[in-house]
Amino acid sequence: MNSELTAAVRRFNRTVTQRVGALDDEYMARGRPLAQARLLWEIGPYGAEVGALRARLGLDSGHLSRLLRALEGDGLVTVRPTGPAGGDGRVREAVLTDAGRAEWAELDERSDEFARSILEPLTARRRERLVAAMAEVERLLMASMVEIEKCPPGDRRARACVRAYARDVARRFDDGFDPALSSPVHDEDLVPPAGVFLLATLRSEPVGCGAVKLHRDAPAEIKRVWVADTVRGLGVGRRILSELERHAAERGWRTVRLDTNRRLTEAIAMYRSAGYREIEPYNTERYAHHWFEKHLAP
Amino acid sequence: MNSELTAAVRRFNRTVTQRVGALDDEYMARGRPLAQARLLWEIGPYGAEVGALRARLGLDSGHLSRLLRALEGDGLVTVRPTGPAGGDGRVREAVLTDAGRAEWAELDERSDEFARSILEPLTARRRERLVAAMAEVERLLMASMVEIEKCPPGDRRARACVRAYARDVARRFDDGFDPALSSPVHDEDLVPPAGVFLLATLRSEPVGCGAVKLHRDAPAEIKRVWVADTVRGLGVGRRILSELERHAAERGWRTVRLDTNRRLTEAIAMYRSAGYREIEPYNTERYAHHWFEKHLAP
DNA sequence: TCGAATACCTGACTAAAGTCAGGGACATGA
DNA sequence: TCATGTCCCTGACTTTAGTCAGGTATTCGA
Repeated sequence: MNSELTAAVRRFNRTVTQRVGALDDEYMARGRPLAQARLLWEIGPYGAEVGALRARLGLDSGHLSRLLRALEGDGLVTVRPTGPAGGDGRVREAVLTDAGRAEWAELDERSDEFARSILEPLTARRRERLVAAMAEVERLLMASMVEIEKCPPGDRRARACVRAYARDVARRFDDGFDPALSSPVHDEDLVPPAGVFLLATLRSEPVGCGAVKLHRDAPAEIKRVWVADTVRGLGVGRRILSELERHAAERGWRTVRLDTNRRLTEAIAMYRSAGYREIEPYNTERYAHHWFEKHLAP
Repeated sequence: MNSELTAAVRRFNRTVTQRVGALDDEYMARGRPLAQARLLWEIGPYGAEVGALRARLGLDSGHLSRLLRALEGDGLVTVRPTGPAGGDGRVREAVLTDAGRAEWAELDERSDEFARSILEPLTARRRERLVAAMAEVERLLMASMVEIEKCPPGDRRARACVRAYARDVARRFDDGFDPALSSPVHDEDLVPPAGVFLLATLRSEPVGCGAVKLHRDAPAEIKRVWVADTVRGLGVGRRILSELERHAAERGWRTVRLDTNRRLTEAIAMYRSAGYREIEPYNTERYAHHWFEKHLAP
């Protein structure tokens, strides 16, 4: 990789952590231990499950527990079992009290004030330019935070993606989408060695998926490539696709193919630009209008 | 201020502190206390004075001293009086040992690796875009970090600015610049109530200056507006100028004027766009070709 | 030359962060 | 229904960070 690029990133990191990182903490703290302030902020006005907080803040279970006790002691937070009905009785939920909500609002205000303090010394034009550049950085940084990894297709987050995929295409296809009419995909075909299911996550939230079926004595078949709106246009689909191809190639397949609906125009464009070429139908999928194929380098 | 702008800044802060802030620390630490790692990094391959380190890292004198002892104990650093000859005998300097330099190189390598890990998931085009946007953010953030404050003209940093100013104009004027031939400016004219000297600093390093003399029974006179190359084009000159005008206006002056050299074209453009209009010569300054005046709102 | 100021240091703290071993309540699947 | 695992908790730590009051050597200015 070009060392000028990495040097630019390093300069950015340095300036930004100085300006944004350090000061942000100060604005947050308000005479309270920083960890407590962060926790209070993270609980937010609608509350949050203790486990989720642990994951988001990356805290040790004991440490988090003690922080919650401290906030409870200050009357800012109450911790209670999640919804009396139904839910898992082990899981607990932290909710802000009225005082806690007031404190949270104060933090919110300070966060705004901090943002203003960054913009304030600039002229209106420079403000616009800064905000535009920040949005660009944020968006691309987000793209680079997306992680793609193998995942069992039965996983909760995998299921959520597949459901989102079905909802999406149902909305977009001319004649809706009834999974029962489409050729079925079975979980067992998407676990090695029969296939692979990939999950794309952003801060461990699912934001995309894709799968490949490694048919015996036939080209590998790519299925269910889906990307959430929030990260569309950031190259995540392309990355999933090339990961799937890599898996197929590593396991010895020399060709992959896939079918798709005429309404999925960006997907079709992506397949073409990724080196796929259109072929004759190789199946009778109810919702397919185009069939593509790509040869893989060994 | 527009709340859309502040909201964008807040989103940026959040994403960036998550991605850059937190991970940067991890990459730095290498199983060592973070403060030690940062200090080691800040000392750098050429060493640094203890006082400078204290200022840059914002550490308590006791704390820093202990951190230095710890690094010394690990054989990474030696602390010694600055240059045997001449220098201030109280000042000490921290220098990396061979082991320390090796460790520093390791941190440098990790910093690079971290930068690569940000760019790596992106396509070449997105990398270019990210780096360009980062450079823009960095530059404008830098602009917003510049602080402008009153400063005695005898201050070390003020002197440094005035020297830099003289060097600059000597290089740019057609016939060089000999301070002895220019109308002199005395320190005592630049301290209240006779006048004001302003210093612009970036991370407490001087990056610009400007002064105003409040002549009795005559318009106030602006002198020595200078901005370092590193922050030119960021609106610092304009900010200094309007601060100087504010000071004059607050003390009751209704007019400011100034003279300038024909070679300082950006400065002339700035004066015009800031509302100055050209007038007849009001002095016999050896190096002046243009004279400007501006009326101040009370 | 002598007092005040400066640069760095040590000792003696407190506060906060982080770690680890277990324990009780609940959930789950054989 | 019973072993096993999960979720959150407490207790008992260690490690870092950060503060404050002196103390020593040196420099600077009256």
